[in-house]
Amino acid sequence: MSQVILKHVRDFLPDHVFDCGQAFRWQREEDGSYTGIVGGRIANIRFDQQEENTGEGQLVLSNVSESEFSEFWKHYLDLDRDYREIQNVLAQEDPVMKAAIAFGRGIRILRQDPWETLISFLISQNNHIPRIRKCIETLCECFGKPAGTYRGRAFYSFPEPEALSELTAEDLAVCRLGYREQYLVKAARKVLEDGPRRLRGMSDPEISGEEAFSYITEFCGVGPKVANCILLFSLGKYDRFPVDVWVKKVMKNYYGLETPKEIAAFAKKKFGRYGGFAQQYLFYYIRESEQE
DNA sequence: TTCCAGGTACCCC
DNA sequence: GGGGTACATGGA
Repeated sequence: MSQVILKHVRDFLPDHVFDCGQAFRWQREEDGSYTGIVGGRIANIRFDQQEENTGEGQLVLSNVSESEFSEFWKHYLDLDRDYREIQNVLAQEDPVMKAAIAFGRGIRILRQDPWETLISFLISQNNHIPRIRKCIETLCECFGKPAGTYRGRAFYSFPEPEALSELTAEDLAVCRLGYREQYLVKAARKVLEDGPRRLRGMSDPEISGEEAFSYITEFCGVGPKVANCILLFSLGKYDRFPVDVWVKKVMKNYYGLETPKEIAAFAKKKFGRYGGFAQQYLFYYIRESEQE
């Protein structure tokens, strides 16, 4: 079994990275590692903390070759980014962020595939996280391709636009998507009509967050919240600040902000280009602290 | 049973 | 442009 070991890794805790609501296909193993499939590649990821003070440790990627790591996983896991720097800037003169970061310091924003993120967050609306995961797994089992087995389990790739574009309501009924099922088929058709490169191209740094936002919200079923998640989690627009029920709650409880307008203005002013990271720390903070 | 979830489309004014 | 409401589903 191929394996890649990275020493002296900081700010990477699998529980924080894979269970902070940004990705839905990583499964926690009994040993605390996570197994997932991304772009048809199956990997298991573990972190062994070695230094108490700095939180430094080694990251172990199993079922991953050196070339797969350097060509794919390194980028996906955002390993080149200095999260300590981001934390320092955000925590400055903000006791709330300071607490949130202390709580979720191992968070990283994964660089996910735009198509998969679009579909996943279409499913996420007005839905519970465990159900979102279930819907997505069924979708992959039924319409993705077999990608092999790991630890005795079969894995399936995320279905391509072509596979979803021709499905009927009857085909999709097994996924229990409810009223969201039409959004998936429409999205698949739009991606094919526009050319798949159009969506992917939104990750170009030359394209502003506003421009990408206006394109992504053309998809039926994509409003401001879902659009900002797609921008943040798959298109590299790190200043976006998605506001959902949890973020609303944290902004009201800790900052006294009520309306979406107030929240957006505050996030822009206070968190700026690191808005997306701030949002992830706050989301994880409020959600974990309320899940008794 | 009723409430709720990483909200949005649609309608009304 | 703001303010309601329906929407499928299943877990708590």
